[in-house]
Amino acid sequence: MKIATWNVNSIRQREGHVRRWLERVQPDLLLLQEIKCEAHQFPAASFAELGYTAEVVGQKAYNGVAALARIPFTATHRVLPGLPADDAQSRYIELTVAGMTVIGIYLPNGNSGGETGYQYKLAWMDHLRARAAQLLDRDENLIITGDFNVCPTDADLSPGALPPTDALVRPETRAAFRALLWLGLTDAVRALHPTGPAWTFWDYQAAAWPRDQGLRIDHALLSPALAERLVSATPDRRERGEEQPSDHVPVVVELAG
DNA sequence: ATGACTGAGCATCTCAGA
Repeated sequence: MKIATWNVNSIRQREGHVRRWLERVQPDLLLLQEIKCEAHQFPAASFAELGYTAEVVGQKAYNGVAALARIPFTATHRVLPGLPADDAQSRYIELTVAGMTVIGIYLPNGNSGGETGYQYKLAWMDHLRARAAQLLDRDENLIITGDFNVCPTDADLSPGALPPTDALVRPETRAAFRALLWLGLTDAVRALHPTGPAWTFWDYQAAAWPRDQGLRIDHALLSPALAERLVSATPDRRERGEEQPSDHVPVVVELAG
């Protein structure tokens, strides 16, 4: 079972990239973030040609998440439980697939909108923790994956890449991420690569890619039974070197069985 | 060496991203 996450920074700009990547990597399930379009603009037919069914939670211009799967699945939630049902930001998708609950997220960045914007990020993280706790209490197999917009530790950003006041590294942000982990979730990439860089994002600016100045902000968190099945978890750096790439690369998690 | 990104949208600039 191969499950991946990828912030594509516009699916309309990256349709070809995603198609080529699906053919090369052959994941069973791919969660997408920042599709930056409404559902009717999502190139679902293009991915159907490759055997993937799409579920899209879109909006105009910003945000937007989706799932592509070549195995049967059901979308159960399109808004993070705890937020108003009419919340304007499309950042959450929850699926039932292969005996698992899979949550795909595009967690708010938190650097725009001043203190209000940052508080929205923290509230979002608190609702996510509550949802995860609820599912774990039911003993469900759970994976939460996506763009968390969190560098969990200082090992997860290149030195000087962000000021300590940045919403991706602020102490409250990291505390909220740890609260998620303390529910009993396993950070898949760090479980297998405990030290050293494992960047998933390189800024378009300041030659971040050629200098390999990145961040680790795209994650996959596994419930205990799924962590027992963990085989590999790796950012696919190769994608950042393609023409007109996203600023994020896919993270691929392989589970036994 | 005095450099400088990308995408969307009621667009030739602004907002957001991280």
